[in-house]
Amino acid sequence: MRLSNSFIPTLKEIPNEAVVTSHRLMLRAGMIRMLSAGIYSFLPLGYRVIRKISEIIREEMNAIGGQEFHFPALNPKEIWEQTGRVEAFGDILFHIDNREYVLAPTHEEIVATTAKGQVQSYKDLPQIWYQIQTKYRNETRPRSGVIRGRQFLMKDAYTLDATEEGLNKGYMLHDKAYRNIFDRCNLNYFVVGASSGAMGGSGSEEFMVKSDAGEDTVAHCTKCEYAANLEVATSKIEAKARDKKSEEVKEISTPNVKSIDELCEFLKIDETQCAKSRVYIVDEKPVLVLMLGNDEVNETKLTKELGSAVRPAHTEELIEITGADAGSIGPINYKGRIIADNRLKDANNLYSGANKNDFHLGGIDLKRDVKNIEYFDLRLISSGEGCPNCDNKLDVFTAIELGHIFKLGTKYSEALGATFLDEEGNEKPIIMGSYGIGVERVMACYIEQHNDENGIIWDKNLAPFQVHLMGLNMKNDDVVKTSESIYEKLTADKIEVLFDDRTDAQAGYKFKEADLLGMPLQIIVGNKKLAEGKIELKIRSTGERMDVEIDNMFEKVKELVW
RNA sequence: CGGGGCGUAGCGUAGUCCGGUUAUCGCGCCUGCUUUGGGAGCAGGAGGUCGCAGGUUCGAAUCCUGCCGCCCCGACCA
Repeated sequence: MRLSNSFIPTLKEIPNEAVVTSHRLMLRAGMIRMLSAGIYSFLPLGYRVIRKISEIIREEMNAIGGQEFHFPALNPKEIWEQTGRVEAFGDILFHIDNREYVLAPTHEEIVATTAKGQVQSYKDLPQIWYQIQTKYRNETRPRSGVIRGRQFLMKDAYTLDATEEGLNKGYMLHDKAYRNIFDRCNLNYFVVGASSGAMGGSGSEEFMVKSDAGEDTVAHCTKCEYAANLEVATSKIEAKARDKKSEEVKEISTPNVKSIDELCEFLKIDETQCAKSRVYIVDEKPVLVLMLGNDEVNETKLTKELGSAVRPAHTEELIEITGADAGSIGPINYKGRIIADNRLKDANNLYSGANKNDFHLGGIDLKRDVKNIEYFDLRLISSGEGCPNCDNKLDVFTAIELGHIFKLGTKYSEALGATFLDEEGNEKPIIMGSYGIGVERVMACYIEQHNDENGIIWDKNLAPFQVHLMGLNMKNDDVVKTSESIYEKLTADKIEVLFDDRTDAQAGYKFKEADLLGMPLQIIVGNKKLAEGKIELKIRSTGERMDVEIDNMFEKVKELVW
């Protein structure tokens, strides 16, 4: 493709609406333009990358027996009502306002509907169906460019099986295919496993990429592959040891002491001698939650243990419930349910609030003084703590979810009547799995991971073009003749070449733009080196340059490109 | 949906507090000449309902009211 008549509108300056690296670079490299919040046009250069990624996905999906479909994005609302998902999605679901249709945010319903009546016997199973299609979600807050949009391309796949074993097999095939896909896209990713996922169902894995632009916070051990959403992550951390001798409870005047740090400072004690109190409201009743020292409450874990939604008590409620304000609450003389983090199990000689402003109690023995206390893992872990599975340390960071594989079960097939007859002639709901990949996210994550101050650094698998050919001075006949012949020969050899044949661009401009667009190999034809019979090659990723004889060039290019 | 910020030419911006000639500058764009190894130089030029709608005023980019859009933080996220 010739730059002289291509639509690749690059930008020298960064548009101020873009803050994350991939978004800035996609805009600057002329790959995308925003139409509205969370809605982007893909321009030719960007769409070539989307096609490269899609092709890798197709190859790997076909390799596990997937069949490509194209399901409608416009769906009758009635189908979505049958599975209760009009309500479940709520405002996220786009509704059409002049007909009873919705725009599909995912396709479980349509897959089940398609299978209904067509898949009749266990002999028709298993099936792997997939598509690469635009999904619509009315996100309340689109962000980070293409990473969270209101419409986006998703590869969604569905397995249809007669048995649990079949489902497990299909699930494992997808796990393997996804690893192949992300490996081929040269992404540095990790997998958050089933046991630690926050999703329901019988099993799921999330494929994640570490990124500041991420929306999930995860704990990850680089040594042993332990990875978990922070909401459910655990770590190896010592509980408070019980002292041999329990002291008597004593009241201490602590004027203006509110935080654990202030208490430790005031009493010259360590934070591990303190029990921090938080009051939550669960089913309209207060629950006192005790944490060791400055440990934070993990509200997801708390919700899970208590079985229903929790919220911190309001400031006004605290006084009413405990008789004290936030800095002076504690377990002694507290009327109501008391639970504590495992780190506090049977601890004694603790300091905590006295339920009386400006007073704390020392010498608290949870075993002796707090009857009916219950212990759970309620702690929010933090970076640097020990991995629960090995001796390494955990790293806590934000990440982007690239893909998700999920054992669905029979929820949708039951709701929509997608059944089959088994070997005994019994009618059974088809067992389903669903598997998604965010195509634009693959692109954005790749760019997040492969760039420098000059621009994008494409790997050959995803690069829009393999070669960026530059004729430096296109008013010089030798340069024109040589670069044109290189362009023709490489194109004839099926190498994808972006040819900067512009007559009006300066050398420096062409170099800057080539680095910004980031093709793996640059071929530079300039009259100075041409006079010595040489062409310059530059490898974008390393910056390495080499001068080669024109005659040897094609061989060298092929070596570098393949 | 709560909090904050922003909206002036394709992009980046000055001016807004404290109303007053023809709305500033850089990049980009067009024409001509010169230039051609790291986003060129000179000369000339085009391009704006100052987000939209009302209002105040002799006069509004500037003040007031309402709305819209975009970004960030939070909530939410099958």
